[in-house]
Amino acid sequence: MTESDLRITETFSASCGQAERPLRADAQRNRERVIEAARAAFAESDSVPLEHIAREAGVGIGTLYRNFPNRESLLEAVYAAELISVTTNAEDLLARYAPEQALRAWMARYAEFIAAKRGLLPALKAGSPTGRRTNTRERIVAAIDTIAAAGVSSGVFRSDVDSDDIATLLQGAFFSTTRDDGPDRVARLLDLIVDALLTGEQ
Amino acid sequence: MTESDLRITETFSASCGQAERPLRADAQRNRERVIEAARAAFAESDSVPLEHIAREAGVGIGTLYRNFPNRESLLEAVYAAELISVTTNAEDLLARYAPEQALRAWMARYAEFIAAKRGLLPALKAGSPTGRRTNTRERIVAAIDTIAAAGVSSGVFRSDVDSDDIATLLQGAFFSTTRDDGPDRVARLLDLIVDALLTGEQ
DNA sequence: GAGGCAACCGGAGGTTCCTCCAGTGCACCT
DNA sequence: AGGTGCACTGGAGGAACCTCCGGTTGCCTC
Repeated sequence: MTESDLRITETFSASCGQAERPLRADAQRNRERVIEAARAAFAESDSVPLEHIAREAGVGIGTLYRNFPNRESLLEAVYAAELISVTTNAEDLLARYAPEQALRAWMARYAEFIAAKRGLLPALKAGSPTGRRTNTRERIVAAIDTIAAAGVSSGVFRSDVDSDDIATLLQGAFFSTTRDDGPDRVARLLDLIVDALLTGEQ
Repeated sequence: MTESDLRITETFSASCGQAERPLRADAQRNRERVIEAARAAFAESDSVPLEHIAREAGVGIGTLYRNFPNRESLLEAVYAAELISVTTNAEDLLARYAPEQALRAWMARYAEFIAAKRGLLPALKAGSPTGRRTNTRERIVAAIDTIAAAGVSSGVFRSDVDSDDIATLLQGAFFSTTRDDGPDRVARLLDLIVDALLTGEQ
């Protein structure tokens, strides 16, 4: 997790923006420095002053804020690679499990990730404006949608539920839960959400 | 809503704390001034600087913070009366409706209130330390529990769901929803939550 | 009343956030 | 190579948060 992660990030943000002109060389360099400094700093605590990160990166605070308009978008950039890997394994799970179990597994994995990185939560909220398009929200909804669709066509999931609503409910469960709430608490909430989707037939 | 509301607040916070010694006369006066100034200020916007409220109340910022350790607890104090009335009508609803409909109605009412006062949300989070015990959280859980219990014994609700979890899921739905998300969005989420509680039988 | 002791007051000051804009230097053209 | 425009820089500074503690004052006792 250093070289390769950055490359993934690069590729991704390059591939999804709509022809955004590339950053100037120095700007790109600064941006990466900030991300790297942030990665190191966030490893200690999620609440490091942004000024500290800027200083550590050898960059003015203004530069940091131009690249990452708020703390969340910086966090999102730092964990982009992990976020992508979490949101990408929906097909894998579907290949191995039945839809219901796949959804549970996916949610559990996501929950585990969020539990470790609670600071990311606000960035994943619907409609939160992040810096350069890293539309994590959309990817999450897409992942859920993949699994949900499979469940619908196999008859275990209701067909009248929007994946976006599931994502929202899911994140809500994280939001209204504290670090010291214990994973079993979250697990119960996730189970409730899945229960809401089941048709009851079969 | 002025005189009588305040009296309710008073009575309540006096009746639920465990023999907390009464405030000194001047302190009590200051506390009320702050609440009154806050009520006026919050009517304009939820994000008024607390310093402004303190000044308006003719009180030092230190005094404000001693009484209300954070913005949320001040908000909670200001809306205590409304909060109580929302959390109190569970029995009324049960008297008029079947448990399922009562729960839906209760949730809808609560949602409506929260929609108007989104700033209150953090104060209602489980385990958020408020100033002088105004245990709104517990009251909400109790209200849900009342309705849920009725539903369980009439067989429409599952018996293996904790009311506290329902409350958490409910607030999560508010948390991960934005002001401009439209009430239908929230309504769908609430329906999902209720769906999760139904036994499916009859 | 007077005296004493908490309880309570207030605001100065340290932190962090975030904006704004005069200046700098990269990239592109001739 | 030299010139020009504009993308990008950086930090000063205003706003808000919250803490901390020397000073004040209500309340109880004698």
